[in-house]
Amino acid sequence: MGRATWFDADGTKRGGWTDEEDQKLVAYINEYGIGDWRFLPCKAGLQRCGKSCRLRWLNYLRPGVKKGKFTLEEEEAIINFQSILGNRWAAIAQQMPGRSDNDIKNHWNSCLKKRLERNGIDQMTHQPIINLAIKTPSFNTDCGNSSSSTDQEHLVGSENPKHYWSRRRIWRVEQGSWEGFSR
DNA sequence: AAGGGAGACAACCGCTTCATG
DNA sequence: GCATGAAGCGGTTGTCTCCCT
Repeated sequence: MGRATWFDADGTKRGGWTDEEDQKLVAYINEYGIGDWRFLPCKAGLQRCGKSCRLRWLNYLRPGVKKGKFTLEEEEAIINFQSILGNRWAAIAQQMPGRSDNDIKNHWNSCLKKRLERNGIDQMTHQPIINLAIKTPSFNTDCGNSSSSTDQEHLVGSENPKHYWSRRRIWRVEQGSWEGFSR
């Protein structure tokens, strides 16, 4: 699995990691700690960029990272947290020790999202999918008020990047972090 | 047995946040 | 208060494996 290996113009190695590279990274971090990701690759004897090392460590090599299939309980937890937190995978990962945000995000995008859709559940709202055609004035006006204009505005607003960022700030406040507002 | 689709996983890209000068 | 660069994060893509036809 993973990607083919290649080199950037500046000699930085890209693509899949080898066992040897993994061992170098783990050995270095075990001895010196993480410190500055910029200089870590050079000090550890790796031809990688710091960003790549960080990703590899957090998602794969970090102690306690659980690999393998998600249990039913974990899948239910992901769906549950996603309905509350949205696509804030890092926040969801904090609630699920042992799973990386990348792992959770991958599982959601490749499996859970499609499963919800197959079951007729909207993956954004986690509500049964309502045929948007019923919103047209000429069709079935007595089908309840669950698709009111207010709901529509909310949905559109949720997809608006500006609203999304404000939701992120709200989440930080919920986490007890006020830094985002003090600047 | 071959091939195509779906699932799973690893990693990159680009944007935002945050710390620092 | 502003500029800059590193870190963090989410979206997306690439590749492999498995399973079904």
